[in-house]
Amino acid sequence: MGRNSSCVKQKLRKGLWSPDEDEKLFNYITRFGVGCWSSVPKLAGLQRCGKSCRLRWINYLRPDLKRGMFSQQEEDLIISLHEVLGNRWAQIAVQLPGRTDNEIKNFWNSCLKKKLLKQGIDPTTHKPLNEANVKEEKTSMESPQSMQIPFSQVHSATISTVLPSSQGSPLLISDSNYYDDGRLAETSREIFMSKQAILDPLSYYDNFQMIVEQNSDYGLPVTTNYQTSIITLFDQNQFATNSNYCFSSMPSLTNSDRVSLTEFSSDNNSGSKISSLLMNDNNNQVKESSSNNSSNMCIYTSEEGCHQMMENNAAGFSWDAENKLDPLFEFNAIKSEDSKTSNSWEEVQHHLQTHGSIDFSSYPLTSLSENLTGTSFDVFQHI
DNA sequence: AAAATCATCAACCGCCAGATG
DNA sequence: CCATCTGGCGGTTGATGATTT
Repeated sequence: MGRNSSCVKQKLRKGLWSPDEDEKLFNYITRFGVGCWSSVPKLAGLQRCGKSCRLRWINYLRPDLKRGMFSQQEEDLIISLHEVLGNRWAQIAVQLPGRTDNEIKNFWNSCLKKKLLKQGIDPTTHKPLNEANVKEEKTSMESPQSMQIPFSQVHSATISTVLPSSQGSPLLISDSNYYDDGRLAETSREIFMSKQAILDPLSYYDNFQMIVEQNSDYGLPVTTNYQTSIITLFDQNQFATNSNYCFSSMPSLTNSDRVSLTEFSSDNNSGSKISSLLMNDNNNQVKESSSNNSSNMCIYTSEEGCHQMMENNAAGFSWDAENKLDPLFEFNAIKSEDSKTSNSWEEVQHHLQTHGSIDFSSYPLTSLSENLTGTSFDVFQHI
């Protein structure tokens, strides 16, 4: 039949998104929310196909995206999840709030694969290369790769993986969840494979700790090094998705005279709360800090924190020489984890406890387009 | 300094499944 | 049932910047 992409059919724009397009899409979605993607381009005034808009929003513009380097904990989790799920990037991404399937996929293909190979581990089977080669030859034609779930290593290492269940409680897969031959117990597999599994990082974390404690009480093998990794990770994810974080969301403000700092929180995965702190100054530090790839989401919740953020060169949208919009939001906590000046999670949590959030819905949004290339690019401008 | 190579990642492509008429 | 539309997914490509030769 020869399928033409919708973009080709309608002579729509393709390729990289311009700041103007980003602005239009961002404005539209923040005002009207995500609905029917096919109608978004028309309504938002974009010469793109709906698919392209969807992808752009999901992979780039969504305000809850983490950006920056993957932490060691995230890396470990991706590897362990990939071992169980294979290339089901979307399902892996569910376990890493703030990360997109595309991002994880790229990270896997560009880094993790090579890392495993260097360690002599087959990235497909997660088995030592020699063993994997022999077995792969035997079984390669027997079943689709996506259905091949390597268990031997999981089994022998007694690694437990936290899995979301449809009831909202995490399911801990430990040795007890496997049959003797290493296959997953059917219930566990069903739940794990279910697309309905929805992660609530907060309850996830709480429940995870509970289960870990229970398993410890019962003398069950809990986890190896993944335990701390996962706990830490959920700690971070909880931070990233459930609390009140101040993030900056503006371009580098080339002639900046105003910086809008936004406090964002999500409330039980439903409504978002965003408050804005307007810093009406001539803060050239922001400009200087955002020379390249430096658009970060700031994690501080207080004005003091915001100042600190400035001092840490951690904030700001960035526009490069070609006036290209750098990633709108970047989760600074991850990117700057090696920074001595970055706050610890505990400190940040303390900030969160001492500074309330303001209901986002009470703040009208103004157009992003008022002055895109220069001053006062306030994503959420508090009028 | 220039060319070649490598690494990264945003975006596209094509397939699939579910919804709808 | 069938055709069409739509959203979601994984694989792949190509542009770009960084690094090496």
